[in-house]
Amino acid sequence: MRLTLSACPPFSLSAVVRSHGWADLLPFGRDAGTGELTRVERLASGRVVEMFVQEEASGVSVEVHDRLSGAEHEEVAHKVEWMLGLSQDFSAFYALAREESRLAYVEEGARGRILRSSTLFEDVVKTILTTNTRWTGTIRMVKALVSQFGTSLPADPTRRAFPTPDQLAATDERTLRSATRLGYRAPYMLELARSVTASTLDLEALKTAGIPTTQLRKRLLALKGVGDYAAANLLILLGRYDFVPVDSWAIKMVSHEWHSGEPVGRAEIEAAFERWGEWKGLAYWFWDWSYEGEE
DNA sequence: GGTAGACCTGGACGC
DNA sequence: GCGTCCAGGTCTACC
Repeated sequence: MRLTLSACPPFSLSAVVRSHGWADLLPFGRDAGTGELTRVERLASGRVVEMFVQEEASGVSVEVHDRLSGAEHEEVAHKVEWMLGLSQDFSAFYALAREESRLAYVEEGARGRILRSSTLFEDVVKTILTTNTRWTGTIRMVKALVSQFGTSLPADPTRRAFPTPDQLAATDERTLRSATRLGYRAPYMLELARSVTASTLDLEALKTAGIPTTQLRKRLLALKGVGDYAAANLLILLGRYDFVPVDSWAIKMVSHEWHSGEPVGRAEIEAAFERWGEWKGLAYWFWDWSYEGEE
């Protein structure tokens, strides 16, 4: 099955893939040579398929090496549209960015879209797994979760989809800790998965919730393991850019960019991007930092 | 509302 | 090979 999807211009698949590290986390994959993005996905029907996404003239093509039903076809299209943010329009952000040399490149490079997972559940799990650990630790923990609990791709059982809330909710903390080395994050994962499974939490509804960003942020902060940084990060994935995800990297960058290396706090980070208003988070995300750190 | 300490893990480092 | 230290956000208890 092959389908083509159009994107709101300007669009660049490689820009979405390079927007952050999500493409390095299973069940995403990529071909360095062709720039193709792949993903093992479990559909609502329970079938597990692999998607091959390639850039086309006005958007992307999606190929699945299976025959799909009409509903499955529609589901694949809907999920790819969400993951790549194909309908997102950044013209207002670009108009502001043209006046700032550190962001002058964003429009020409079609930057702005940030790769998302197909479900907010997966993005919340992955975001929690970025906290209080190094990136290599995040990769390891996500890999362990997928390989231990995800459903196999029939054509290649070594490859698996991201586990569903049901699949994670069915395990216990002891197993989760020993099988995935999530450490203290294990109970957070379990509580999240069990809340979704029990329908006491409708995470996916937050994708389209027409509520103010501050309320959306409160909902995210109510999740165990989601603090200020994780909530701001998730808001950006949801297309809300009113908050800056302040982590140790942001502190280091702002310190060297505007404070001569002197220690700064959350207030200084927020102040540094205050003028970008509703685009604050995106301005931070794509800021062309002159300081690259000691590494 | 602000702050200190605990939470876990893997990697770096010294011996 | 072993022990120690460190980085990385969030939570909880306490003030």
